[in-house]
Amino acid sequence: MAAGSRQNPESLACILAIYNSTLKLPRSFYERSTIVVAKQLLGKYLVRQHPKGNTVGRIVETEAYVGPQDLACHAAKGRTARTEVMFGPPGHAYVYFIYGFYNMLNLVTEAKDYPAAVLIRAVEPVQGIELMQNRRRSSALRSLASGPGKLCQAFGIDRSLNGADLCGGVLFVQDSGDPVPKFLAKPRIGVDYAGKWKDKPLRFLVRGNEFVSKF
DNA sequence: CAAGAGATCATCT
DNA sequence: GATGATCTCTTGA
Repeated sequence: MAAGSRQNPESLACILAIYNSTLKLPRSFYERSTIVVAKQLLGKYLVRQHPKGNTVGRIVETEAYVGPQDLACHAAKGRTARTEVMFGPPGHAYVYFIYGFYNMLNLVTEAKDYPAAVLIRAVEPVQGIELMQNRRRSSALRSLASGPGKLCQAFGIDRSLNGADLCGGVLFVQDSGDPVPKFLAKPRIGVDYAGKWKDKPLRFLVRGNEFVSKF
């Protein structure tokens, strides 16, 4: 249990901005090129509303899974029960379970019937830090949500949110009002099986940010 | 610090 | 029956 003192006071201005619903990204944001969406998500706020408290993080790392031709994209294996959500309309969550332990959060992009999504790989904790620490059983800020599995654990995201509408009130992304930060593009992580697709620079990370999964 | 193994299960062959 | 869009811990230099 973290010591009773609050180590990271959350500014009122920040909280007010976060709950201004006019800043919630509309569906049209997601209904675009997956690569554009993956880049534009950097610096924006991922918000998870939960009875135990809300958690908010600034997105600092994403990966684009660009369609059925992308051998690293689950949709390359066709339309199945698992990939169904990716074939649906944009602006919904695609959450899947992997390695027997971890959930991965993706945001569905592009037009309906075109299967593509952005994997959210890391966020910088902004609000609800104590709740994240409890869920993660760890107090180290830098590793609270610096990876797709850790992020889902910190935010309490599991497959019950698969298919959730990002234009609803439970899970969504808010604009920060700031320009997209400077970022790097690198090959995606953990997709060595994907042939010529494995080296494409479809992983985007905020330059110099210490909350990414890998530098 | 880098590398490797183990944990554990939904999904598809 | 195999494998994976991961994480953590252990080992050894």
